[in-house]
Amino acid sequence: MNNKQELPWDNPRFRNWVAVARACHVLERTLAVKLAPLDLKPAQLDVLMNLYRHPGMSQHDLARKLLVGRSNITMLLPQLEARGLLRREGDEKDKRILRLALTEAGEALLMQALKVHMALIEKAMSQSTPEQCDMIGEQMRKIYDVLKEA
Amino acid sequence: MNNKQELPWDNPRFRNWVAVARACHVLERTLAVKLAPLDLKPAQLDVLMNLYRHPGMSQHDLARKLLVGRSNITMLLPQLEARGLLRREGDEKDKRILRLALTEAGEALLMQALKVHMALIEKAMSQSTPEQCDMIGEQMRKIYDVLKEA
DNA sequence: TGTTTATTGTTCATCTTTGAACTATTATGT
DNA sequence: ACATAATAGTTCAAAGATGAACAATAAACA
Repeated sequence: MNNKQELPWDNPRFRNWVAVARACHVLERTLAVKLAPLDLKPAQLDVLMNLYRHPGMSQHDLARKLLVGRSNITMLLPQLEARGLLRREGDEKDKRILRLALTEAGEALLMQALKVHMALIEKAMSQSTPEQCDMIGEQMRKIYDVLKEA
Repeated sequence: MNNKQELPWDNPRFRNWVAVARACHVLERTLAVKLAPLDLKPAQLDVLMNLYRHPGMSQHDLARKLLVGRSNITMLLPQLEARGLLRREGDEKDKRILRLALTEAGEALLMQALKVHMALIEKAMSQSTPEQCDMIGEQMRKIYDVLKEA
């Protein structure tokens, strides 16, 4: 029997997902290069972005948002804290929890980094019409929802 | 002045790309978990897939395909070679080049891994119509083309 | 031919990420 | 109240990825 017909590469869903993964990979790499002048890595930018949007969040919450382990956060934060980009304050009621927030310097650096990030995403997504762009986002959010509980 | 209006999160392109990145991330993590029983990691699966489709390719070519450095390939291959999953043979004409190819065992393991990978992608992409799926792939290939020369 | 430049793959030091084990603290259940 | 579970964060060792420097080989060119 010829099983070539069932190879994934003949499957549109497979081929198209591979394209998604490749686009993600190359954008991430490019972002790393463009952020280098700010002495910031993509993972660190993710931290700053989340703290900006959700000030007072705990390390545990941050880890879940970023889809990484808690120990990763533990290793990541001291660098940023030492640079004066964020604060860690113990929660009053629950002494286990550290509440995180950006400093002014952190916010300022974030704004610079967002310009870089935004420019890159503009360059990438400007290839699509607004309708296509929204549809892509919609489908990706569905994928995230389906997989995060798997 | 209120610069909140210019925040990236208000920009559809930004929000939608973030969704793409998150979907990619969670699918990659899920794949790693599902591949664990085969003692295979996503990066190793990528190697096997590329060697299956392009037997005889060099390490340099493989690195470019995978968007990683050559040294990464050097670190990755010995594990797979030791497991008898692939062969490395010096090129006759150009003694710098090592030609790579899967063994039968490598091909067999790849087929098992592809079932896992395929099932996961099916689960993710089955949320979209074939037209949506193709459009997503098309846009992502455009993004890749634009960024890889940046 | 002989010299210079490019390319392939490796080595190595460094940085990141990960998961398991651990401490401290809080929640749960009897 | 007390013992047990669960949770937040840390530590640490192991694995992965990266890029610069290097050796061997090939290509370009005078």
